Amino acid sequence: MSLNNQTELAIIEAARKIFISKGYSGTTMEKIATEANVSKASLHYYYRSKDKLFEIVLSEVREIIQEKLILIIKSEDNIEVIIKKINDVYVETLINHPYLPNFIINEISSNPEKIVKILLGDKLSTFTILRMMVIIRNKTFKGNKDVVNSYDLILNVISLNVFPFLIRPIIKNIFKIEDEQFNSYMNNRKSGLSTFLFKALKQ
Amino acid sequence: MSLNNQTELAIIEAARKIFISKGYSGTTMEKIATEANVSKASLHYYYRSKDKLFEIVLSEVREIIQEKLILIIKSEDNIEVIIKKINDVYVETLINHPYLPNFIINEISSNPEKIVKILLGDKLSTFTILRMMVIIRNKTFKGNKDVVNSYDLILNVISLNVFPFLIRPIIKNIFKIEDEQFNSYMNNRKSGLSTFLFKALKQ
DNA sequence: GTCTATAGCGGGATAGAC
DNA sequence: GTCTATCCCGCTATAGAC
Repeated sequence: MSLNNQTELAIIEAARKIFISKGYSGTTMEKIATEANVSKASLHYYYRSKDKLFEIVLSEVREIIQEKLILIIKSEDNIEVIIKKINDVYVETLINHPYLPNFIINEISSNPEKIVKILLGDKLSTFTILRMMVIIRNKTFKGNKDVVNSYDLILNVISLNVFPFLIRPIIKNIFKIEDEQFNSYMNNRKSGLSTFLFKALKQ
Repeated sequence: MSLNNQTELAIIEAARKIFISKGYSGTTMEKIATEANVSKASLHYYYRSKDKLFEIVLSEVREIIQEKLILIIKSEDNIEVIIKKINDVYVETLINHPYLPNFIINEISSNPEKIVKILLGDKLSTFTILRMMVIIRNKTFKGNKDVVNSYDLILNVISLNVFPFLIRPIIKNIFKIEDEQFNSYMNNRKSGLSTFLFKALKQ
């Protein structure tokens, strides 16, 4: 068995697509096989079990998010620019991967220990890095040290960016809009969100 | 068949408990039957199908949330007091019903049309009421009309309150804390959150 | 009304031919 | 390597005794 052959790749691509849109229990080996144009037996041949396949997909997801955030954090920008960039990256990533947040939240609640371990990784986690960075940045941002602590700040930024995508069907229903308009709304919201956050940070 | 007899109630209570903690697909009729101390056949006798049972539980959930929010909105308080009360109600409700947010988000993503219809109801929805109220309140709140519009304000308040509960396993892992400490953290966060929101609202 | 037994099906996994 | 056929379990739902 050679690594990265056509069949292997087709299976992973199909698995990614279906796991992320349907969740673990909504996904069947049959559906993945059909999507990849192979038989169910091939799935087991290459990846042994549904669980194993799922773990690979979930790890990929972690990498997508981790890479983008680390890029921002490594920059030498001040806290305001960093927040603005985080808003941009979240909205962009979530518009391109609309099912990601629901996928992660669903899996977190159905199997917390396993999912948290895969998402946060064994080494230095995305969240730990983010946290450390904001502590450092905070020191150079005048007067806000006692107003919002850095843990809360990160939690607030992520909450404000991710939650609307989680309840997208509700938002679409209330405003009677479609996906395209929802995406525009989220894009337009970015600048207001940055302003909102900056003001909250000021003494 | 008389309404509200013992068996009927036991089944609904068991169904509520298991559906909310395990989600639709994580729940089996067997588990509900065991929890209620009756046979599977009785479940079907009273409620015909798993789907029917689920719809009843979901409608109950909507009522819990709706009641609390309407109470707040009906009051004559100004926008700052209303926001403070909403923060209080959300944190209190979510501490008492820890699985509620995950349950709703899970079901939204697995069957959006159906869930949104049940959650928002056929008549005047919770969200519509909230929205209208904030529009009115905004008019009496000096100078913030162009800063944050009322839709965004509501979305922000709900995001900031609900999202941390959704990622509780991650937060617990990062801070190495247990449920009790998580609840304290969310309780302590309330006042900071109100301050955060007020400042963002000021011109 | 409540139970036991079972029908019927969908899904993960494997055996074995090619 | 890839397929078809099949095993076997778990689940919803129903039949029928009491």
